[in-house]
Amino acid sequence: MKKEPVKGLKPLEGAVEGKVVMRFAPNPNGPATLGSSRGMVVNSEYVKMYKGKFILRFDDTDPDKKRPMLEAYDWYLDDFKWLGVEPDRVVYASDRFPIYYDYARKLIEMGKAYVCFCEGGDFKKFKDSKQPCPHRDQTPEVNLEYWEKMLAGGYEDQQAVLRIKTDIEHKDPAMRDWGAFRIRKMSHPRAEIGDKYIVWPLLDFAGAIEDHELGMTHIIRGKDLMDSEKRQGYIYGYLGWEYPKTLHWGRVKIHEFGKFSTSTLRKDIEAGIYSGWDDPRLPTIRAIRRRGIRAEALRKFMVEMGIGTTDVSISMESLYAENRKIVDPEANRYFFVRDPVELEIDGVEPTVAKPPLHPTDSERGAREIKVENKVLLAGDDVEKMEIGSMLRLKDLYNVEITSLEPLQGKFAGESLEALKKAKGRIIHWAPVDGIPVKVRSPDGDLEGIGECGIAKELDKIVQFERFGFCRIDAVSEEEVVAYFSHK
RNA sequence: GCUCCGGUAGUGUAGUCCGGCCAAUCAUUCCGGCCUUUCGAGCCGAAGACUCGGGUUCGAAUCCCGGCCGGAGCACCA
Repeated sequence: MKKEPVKGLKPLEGAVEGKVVMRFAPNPNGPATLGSSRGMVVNSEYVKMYKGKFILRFDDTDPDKKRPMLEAYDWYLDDFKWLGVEPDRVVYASDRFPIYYDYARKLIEMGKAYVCFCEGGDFKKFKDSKQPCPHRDQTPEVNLEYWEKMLAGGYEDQQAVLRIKTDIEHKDPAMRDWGAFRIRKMSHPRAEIGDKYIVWPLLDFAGAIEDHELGMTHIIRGKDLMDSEKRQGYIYGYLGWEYPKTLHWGRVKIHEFGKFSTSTLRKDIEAGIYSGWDDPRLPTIRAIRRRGIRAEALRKFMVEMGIGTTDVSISMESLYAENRKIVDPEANRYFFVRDPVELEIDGVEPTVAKPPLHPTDSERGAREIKVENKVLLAGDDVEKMEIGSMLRLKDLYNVEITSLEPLQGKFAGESLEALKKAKGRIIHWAPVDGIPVKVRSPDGDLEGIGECGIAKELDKIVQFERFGFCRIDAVSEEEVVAYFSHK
């Protein structure tokens, strides 16, 4: 039996329209990256497809190694808004410790969890040799006592941990009696939480409880969490719950960006190496937003990538191609010359050039650029010139180069045919009284001069002809700052 | 060490569960050509892949076994 090729995301197994509940559960220890956007887009897309509920859950239960960043909570909300996704519910795991503690107590009472005092290495030895550790057989009563003492601060950091009892002889060592809570006498960055807790749930525990509590029907997550289902399955079994349907995807690498870790990035930002989390050199959502990548392009890109457990190594080119399709028809055209060189032209009368704002949409009208007898050319173009070179200043007139230093030329008519005959290039230019433009790009910052009209395009995407698409980020009397999108 | 996944063109994907319609889809990339007062867009054309070896079968990208390669888990990180 053959199926029709499915456009977009494949149907979700067992999904019923109106009943699907899915979540995206980041640790807000840094802003969303292109990698995280996969989860943001795909989960929300499925929910939309099935008219279900979408939950944003902040898994912010580590005050230490992956300590949440206070601003990042809002950044996530903001990025979702940008993506056009309104979560039906936003949950903070750090608000829900009482729930986790209740279930912990319940499991202890059932004899399915115990307080373990082994040092890390010791437990590993027992576990690796399929031996129960000395604490495994404590009675529920004793465990409860220890647990209360843990919560009351009776033990120091690392001294005790609550484990879920699974099967100490399980053939897969990853399944054997895994840790559910640990002690860390640290405050939580959220003011509401602060010093309230010293016993923190670990991912597999908190996640297991939450996914059930929040009524999740389907979970899509990284394949690094593939074992979670089997581990958490013990809890679901003990409590008689049904596990959601799961799907996994592999790692996403991006050619253009090297390896980034949130912690080193943070240091680099603090050290001023990057201007912030939205520095155009970074693979964060905030950065690509600022660069003028459209949410729709990102969504399409992620949806087309789909869900596969294979690790993928993607190129920004595909995302750019997607974005270009959206942005090209909208973007007004302007001249921007990088590393400008002044060209003086003999034999011309002052005039006004009127290049169209858009090459295929004449209704948009034209820019007006006054020209006396001097213009600015891009340094790159000038380097290729020789004396006698024929060239055309786009939407102006032809010039023949008569001197290189200083750069001078003479008027050479307005005929395009003549230019073609002479095999001249058409190049862009800028008026000598143009506005300084700073372009911030993934490859670093560039300086140049652009038409004054650019200043009217704040927050818009424009195309600098023969240069690329940019988002106009800031405009002041003396300067325009543009963020480079792509060619 | 133990345990789990996965491997389709440069890249990403469809097809794999339920073998034949797959001499393998789509997108991007690359290469030609057309068009264009942008090296953008558009149009036309072309190139490019089933990890390897066995097995089952009339027939295998699809099922089975093994190798190779890649990834992941076994943490008081998420």
